Amino acid sequence: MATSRWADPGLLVLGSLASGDKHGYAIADDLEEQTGRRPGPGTLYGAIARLEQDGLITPLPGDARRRPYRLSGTGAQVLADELAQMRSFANTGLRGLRSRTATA
Amino acid sequence: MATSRWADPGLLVLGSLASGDKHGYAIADDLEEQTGRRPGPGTLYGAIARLEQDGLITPLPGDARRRPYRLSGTGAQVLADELAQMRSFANTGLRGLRSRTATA
DNA sequence: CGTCCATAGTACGTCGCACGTAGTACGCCC
DNA sequence: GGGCGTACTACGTGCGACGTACTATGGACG
Repeated sequence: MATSRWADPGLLVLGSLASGDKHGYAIADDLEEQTGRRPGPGTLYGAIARLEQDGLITPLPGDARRRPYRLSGTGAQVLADELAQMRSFANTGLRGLRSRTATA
Repeated sequence: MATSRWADPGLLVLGSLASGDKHGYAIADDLEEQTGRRPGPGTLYGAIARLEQDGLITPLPGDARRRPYRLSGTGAQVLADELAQMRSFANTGLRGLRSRTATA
Protein backbone atom coordinates (compact mmCIF):
# COMPACT_ATOMS: atom_id res chain seq x y z
CA MET A 1 0.00 0.00 0.00
CA ALA A 2 1.94 2.95 -1.36
CA THR A 3 4.94 2.28 0.86
CA SER A 4 6.08 5.81 1.37
CA ARG A 5 7.43 7.18 -1.87
CA TRP A 6 7.47 10.86 -1.08
CA ALA A 7 10.86 11.66 -2.51
CA ASP A 8 13.07 10.36 -5.24
CA PRO A 9 16.26 8.58 -4.19
CA GLY A 10 18.47 11.31 -5.57
CA LEU A 11 17.12 13.84 -3.13
CA LEU A 12 17.35 11.35 -0.32
CA VAL A 13 21.02 10.85 -1.07
CA LEU A 14 21.63 14.58 -1.18
CA GLY A 15 19.82 14.95 2.09
CA SER A 16 21.90 12.30 3.73
CA LEU A 17 25.07 13.87 2.42
CA ALA A 18 24.05 17.16 3.99
CA SER A 19 25.06 15.82 7.38
CA GLY A 20 28.56 14.92 6.24
CA ASP A 21 30.56 13.03 3.63
CA LYS A 22 29.59 9.41 3.27
CA HIS A 23 30.16 6.45 1.02
CA GLY A 24 27.29 4.52 -0.52
CA TYR A 25 26.75 1.96 2.13
CA ALA A 26 26.79 4.55 4.88
CA ILE A 27 24.21 6.55 2.96
CA ALA A 28 22.03 3.48 2.80
CA ASP A 29 22.39 3.04 6.56
CA ASP A 30 21.53 6.66 7.16
CA LEU A 31 18.49 6.57 4.91
CA GLU A 32 17.26 3.41 6.53
CA GLU A 33 17.48 5.11 9.87
CA GLN A 34 15.84 8.32 8.71
CA THR A 35 13.15 6.98 6.44
CA GLY A 36 12.72 3.45 7.71
CA ARG A 37 13.46 2.15 4.29
CA ARG A 38 16.75 0.89 2.91
CA PRO A 39 17.32 1.53 -0.77
CA GLY A 40 18.53 -1.45 -2.78
CA PRO A 41 21.97 -1.17 -4.36
CA GLY A 42 20.54 -0.55 -7.79
CA THR A 43 18.47 2.36 -6.60
CA LEU A 44 21.23 3.80 -4.49
CA TYR A 45 24.19 3.65 -6.81
CA GLY A 46 22.06 4.55 -9.76
CA ALA A 47 21.02 7.72 -8.02
CA ILE A 48 24.60 8.44 -6.93
CA ALA A 49 25.88 8.06 -10.47
CA ARG A 50 23.29 10.48 -11.76
CA LEU A 51 24.00 12.99 -9.06
CA GLU A 52 27.69 12.85 -9.78
CA GLN A 53 27.04 13.25 -13.47
CA ASP A 54 24.92 16.29 -12.74
CA GLY A 55 27.71 17.75 -10.63
CA LEU A 56 25.64 17.78 -7.48
CA ILE A 57 28.04 15.56 -5.58
CA THR A 58 31.79 15.06 -5.85
CA PRO A 59 33.62 11.79 -5.41
CA LEU A 60 36.25 11.97 -2.70
CA PRO A 61 39.43 9.98 -3.34
CA GLY A 62 38.94 7.39 -0.63
CA ASP A 63 40.25 3.88 -0.44
CA ALA A 64 39.56 1.40 -3.22
CA ARG A 65 36.85 -0.28 -1.27
CA ARG A 66 34.85 2.71 -0.16
CA ARG A 67 33.86 5.53 -2.46
CA PRO A 68 32.90 8.50 -0.35
CA TYR A 69 31.00 11.45 -1.73
CA ARG A 70 30.62 15.05 -0.79
CA LEU A 71 27.89 17.52 -1.55
CA SER A 72 29.10 20.03 -4.14
CA GLY A 73 28.32 23.72 -3.93
CA THR A 74 25.66 23.38 -6.57
CA GLY A 75 24.38 20.30 -4.86
CA ALA A 76 24.00 22.13 -1.59
CA GLN A 77 22.17 24.95 -3.27
CA VAL A 78 19.85 22.65 -5.16
CA LEU A 79 19.22 20.66 -2.04
CA ALA A 80 18.44 23.75 -0.01
CA ASP A 81 15.96 24.84 -2.66
CA GLU A 82 14.17 21.55 -2.88
CA LEU A 83 14.08 21.02 0.85
CA ALA A 84 12.64 24.46 1.39
CA GLN A 85 9.97 23.88 -1.22
CA MET A 86 9.32 20.47 0.22
CA ARG A 87 8.88 21.78 3.72
CA SER A 88 6.59 24.51 2.56
CA PHE A 89 4.44 22.04 0.69
CA ALA A 90 4.34 19.74 3.69
CA ASN A 91 3.30 22.56 5.97
CA THR A 92 0.60 23.79 3.65
CA GLY A 93 -0.75 20.28 3.28
CA LEU A 94 -0.67 19.63 6.98
CA ARG A 95 -2.49 22.87 7.64
CA GLY A 96 -5.16 21.94 5.13
CA LEU A 97 -5.49 18.53 6.68
CA ARG A 98 -5.93 19.98 10.12
CA SER A 99 -8.84 22.20 9.18
CA ARG A 100 -10.35 19.36 7.23
CA THR A 101 -10.16 17.01 10.20
CA ALA A 102 -11.92 19.59 12.31
CA THR A 103 -14.81 19.69 9.83
CA ALA A 104 -15.21 16.04 8.86
CA MET B 1 19.13 20.49 -14.45
CA ALA B 2 17.09 18.19 -12.19
CA THR B 3 13.97 20.32 -12.46
CA SER B 4 12.60 19.86 -9.01
CA ARG B 5 11.39 16.33 -8.54
CA TRP B 6 11.06 16.23 -4.78
CA ALA B 7 7.74 14.44 -4.64
CA ASP B 8 5.80 12.05 -6.76
CA PRO B 9 2.64 13.36 -8.44
CA GLY B 10 0.38 11.17 -6.36
CA LEU B 11 1.44 12.86 -3.18
CA LEU B 12 1.15 16.26 -4.80
CA VAL B 13 -2.43 15.50 -5.73
CA LEU B 14 -3.22 14.34 -2.22
CA GLY B 15 -1.67 17.47 -0.85
CA SER B 16 -3.71 19.67 -3.11
CA LEU B 17 -6.86 17.82 -2.18
CA ALA B 18 -6.11 18.48 1.49
CA SER B 19 -7.26 22.04 1.04
CA GLY B 20 -10.61 21.05 -0.36
CA ASP B 21 -12.35 18.98 -3.03
CA LYS B 22 -11.18 19.66 -6.55
CA HIS B 23 -11.47 18.29 -10.04
CA GLY B 24 -8.40 17.46 -12.11
CA TYR B 25 -7.90 20.75 -13.83
CA ALA B 26 -8.25 22.67 -10.59
CA ILE B 27 -5.66 20.41 -9.01
CA ALA B 28 -3.31 21.18 -11.86
CA ASP B 29 -3.89 24.89 -11.31
CA ASP B 30 -3.27 24.54 -7.61
CA LEU B 31 -0.10 22.56 -8.09
CA GLU B 32 1.21 25.01 -10.60
CA GLU B 33 0.68 27.74 -8.09
CA GLN B 34 2.20 25.84 -5.19
CA THR B 35 5.11 24.16 -6.91
CA GLY B 36 5.65 26.37 -9.93
CA ARG B 37 5.19 23.40 -12.15
CA ARG B 38 2.07 22.25 -13.95
CA PRO B 39 1.73 18.49 -14.35
CA GLY B 40 0.82 17.31 -17.84
CA PRO B 41 -2.53 15.55 -18.23
CA GLY B 42 -0.91 12.15 -18.47
CA THR B 43 0.91 12.59 -15.21
CA LEU B 44 -2.05 14.11 -13.46
CA TYR B 45 -4.85 11.80 -14.43
CA GLY B 46 -2.58 8.80 -14.21
CA ALA B 47 -1.83 9.67 -10.62
CA ILE B 48 -5.48 10.35 -9.89
CA ALA B 49 -6.53 7.00 -11.29
CA ARG B 50 -3.99 5.21 -9.14
CA LEU B 51 -4.99 7.11 -6.04
CA GLU B 52 -8.63 6.28 -6.62
CA GLN B 53 -7.76 2.66 -7.20
CA ASP B 54 -5.85 2.63 -3.93
CA GLY B 55 -8.82 4.12 -2.14
CA LEU B 56 -6.97 7.25 -1.12
CA ILE B 57 -9.38 9.55 -2.89
CA THR B 58 -13.09 9.25 -3.71
CA PRO B 59 -14.76 10.48 -6.87
CA LEU B 60 -17.57 12.91 -6.16
CA PRO B 61 -20.57 12.70 -8.48
CA GLY B 62 -20.14 16.03 -10.21
CA ASP B 63 -21.26 17.13 -13.62
CA ALA B 64 -20.26 15.23 -16.73
CA ARG B 65 -17.58 17.69 -17.61
CA ARG B 66 -15.85 18.01 -14.28
CA ARG B 67 -14.90 15.06 -12.12
CA PRO B 68 -14.21 16.30 -8.61
CA TYR B 69 -12.38 14.23 -6.02
CA ARG B 70 -12.24 14.18 -2.28
CA LEU B 71 -9.59 12.90 0.07
CA SER B 72 -10.76 9.66 1.69
CA GLY B 73 -10.18 8.88 5.35
CA THR B 74 -7.32 6.56 4.51
CA GLY B 75 -5.99 9.11 2.10
CA ALA B 76 -5.93 11.77 4.75
CA GLN B 77 -4.14 9.45 7.13
CA VAL B 78 -1.59 8.38 4.56
CA LEU B 79 -1.05 11.97 3.53
CA ALA B 80 -0.56 13.09 7.12
CA ASP B 81 2.02 10.38 7.59
CA GLU B 82 3.98 11.15 4.49
CA LEU B 83 3.88 14.88 5.01
CA ALA B 84 5.12 14.50 8.55
CA GLN B 85 7.98 12.30 7.45
CA MET B 86 8.70 14.63 4.62
CA ARG B 87 8.85 17.66 6.85
CA SER B 88 11.07 15.90 9.31
CA PHE B 89 13.45 14.88 6.55
CA ALA B 90 13.48 18.40 5.16
CA ASN B 91 14.22 19.87 8.55
CA THR B 92 17.02 17.44 9.26
CA GLY B 93 18.56 18.09 5.88
CA LEU B 94 18.25 21.84 6.25
CA ARG B 95 19.88 21.68 9.66
CA GLY B 96 22.76 19.64 8.26
CA LEU B 97 23.14 22.10 5.42
CA ARG B 98 23.29 25.02 7.78
CA SER B 99 26.14 23.62 9.85
CA ARG B 100 27.92 22.59 6.69
CA THR B 101 27.71 26.06 5.23
CA ALA B 102 29.19 27.45 8.43
CA THR B 103 32.17 25.11 8.07
CA ALA B 104 32.84 25.13 4.33
C1' DC C 1 -25.36 33.06 -34.63
C1' DG C 2 -20.66 31.82 -35.94
C1' DT C 3 -16.01 31.47 -34.27
C1' DC C 4 -12.42 31.74 -31.03
C1' DC C 5 -10.48 30.71 -26.74
C1' DA C 6 -10.27 28.67 -22.08
C1' DT C 7 -11.63 24.73 -19.67
C1' DA C 8 -11.64 19.71 -18.87
C1' DG C 9 -10.42 15.49 -19.85
C1' DT C 10 -9.03 11.13 -22.92
C1' DA C 11 -5.76 8.41 -25.53
C1' DC C 12 -1.36 6.92 -26.32
C1' DG C 13 3.59 6.09 -26.82
C1' DT C 14 8.34 6.56 -24.99
C1' DC C 15 11.90 6.35 -21.99
C1' DG C 16 13.88 6.84 -17.48
C1' DC C 17 14.75 4.95 -13.53
C1' DA C 18 13.27 2.65 -9.12
C1' DC C 19 13.86 -1.68 -7.43
C1' DG C 20 15.34 -6.28 -6.54
C1' DT C 21 18.48 -10.33 -7.31
C1' DA C 22 22.66 -12.10 -7.94
C1' DG C 23 27.29 -11.99 -7.90
C1' DT C 24 32.14 -10.30 -6.40
C1' DA C 25 35.69 -9.03 -3.39
C1' DC C 26 37.67 -7.52 0.65
C1' DG C 27 38.64 -7.48 5.50
C1' DC C 28 37.69 -8.90 10.28
C1' DC C 29 36.82 -11.91 14.09
C1' DC C 30 37.24 -16.27 16.20
C1' DG D 1 40.91 -20.30 7.39
C1' DG D 2 35.93 -20.31 7.30
C1' DG D 3 32.17 -17.52 7.91
C1' DC D 4 30.06 -13.18 8.27
C1' DG D 5 29.33 -8.26 7.47
C1' DT D 6 30.77 -4.61 4.43
C1' DA D 7 30.82 -2.34 0.01
C1' DC D 8 29.91 -2.33 -4.43
C1' DT D 9 29.04 -3.94 -9.56
C1' DA D 10 26.09 -5.96 -13.04
C1' DC D 11 21.83 -6.64 -14.95
C1' DG D 12 16.96 -7.15 -16.11
C1' DT D 13 12.03 -5.92 -15.49
C1' DG D 14 8.23 -3.20 -15.14
C1' DC D 15 5.84 0.78 -13.70
C1' DG D 16 4.73 5.22 -14.23
C1' DA D 17 6.16 10.21 -15.25
C1' DC D 18 5.82 13.03 -18.95
C1' DG D 19 4.57 15.23 -23.21
C1' DT D 20 1.76 15.46 -27.54
C1' DA D 21 -2.14 15.15 -29.82
C1' DC D 22 -6.85 15.03 -29.75
C1' DT D 23 -11.95 15.65 -28.38
C1' DA D 24 -15.61 18.20 -26.50
C1' DT D 25 -18.14 21.77 -24.08
C1' DG D 26 -19.44 26.29 -22.89
C1' DG D 27 -19.03 31.04 -22.70
C1' DA D 28 -17.35 35.74 -24.53
C1' DC D 29 -17.68 38.70 -28.05
C1' DG D 30 -18.39 40.57 -32.32
